[in-house]
Amino acid sequence: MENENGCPAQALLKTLSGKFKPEIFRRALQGPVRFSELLRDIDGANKQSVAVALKELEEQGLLHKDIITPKPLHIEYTLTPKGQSLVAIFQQLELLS
Amino acid sequence: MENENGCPAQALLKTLSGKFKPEIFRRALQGPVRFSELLRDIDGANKQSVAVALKELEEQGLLHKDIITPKPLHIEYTLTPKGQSLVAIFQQLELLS
DNA sequence: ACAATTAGTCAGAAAAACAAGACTACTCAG
DNA sequence: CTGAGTAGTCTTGTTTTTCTGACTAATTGT
Repeated sequence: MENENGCPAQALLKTLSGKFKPEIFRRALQGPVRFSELLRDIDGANKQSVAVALKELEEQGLLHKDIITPKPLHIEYTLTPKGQSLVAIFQQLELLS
Repeated sequence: MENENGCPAQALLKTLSGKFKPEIFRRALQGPVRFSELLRDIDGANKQSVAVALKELEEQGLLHKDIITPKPLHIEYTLTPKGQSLVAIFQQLELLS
């Protein structure tokens, strides 16, 4: 349970590890994402995994949870500044692959 | 078993997923790495995982396996050009974390 | 010749990640 | 007040990943 590894990138890599986090992150680039929408739109997604992925992305400071009060009350997850700073790096990764 | 997801970075993310690949990759930046050395030096490492990680990094074209013949015959894994092209990206990741 | 080192493979067990379905709780439209 | 939608949690089971220990096989040191 101790996490003492000397690789700083590993933490970041870990934040986007897992089956759905990269996909959720990518969708968040294009605007706020919502739980039920992700569940419907991502092929093979299930409640548990999406819920955990969202919670972790939030804990890692990449997404921010907004409770939208007016009209039809719902919850939106939007990219934080930290999340946005990752975008440029991912664009480079995409060029490389 | 079909892999048809619209996230190009996900493939790269996957190549460095797993418990030891990022750490092995990072060590390879500083010079050739060897199986038994990784096993000794990486905390918590086990034969199987290190062997699989090396094999996959090699298959993905990030590391190259060299059989060093003279003196004490052994095997070295060195970064390929493709592997080196990832370095710049990782340096940015490290700044971010 | 014998033991150690290097570089693995293989089978099985243990741990972690993922998935399915039932259930909760609140809101909103009719 | 009823039904549908959103946003989950909880429990259980399956699948994937990781770990352990035994084994192989070639080379090198004494």
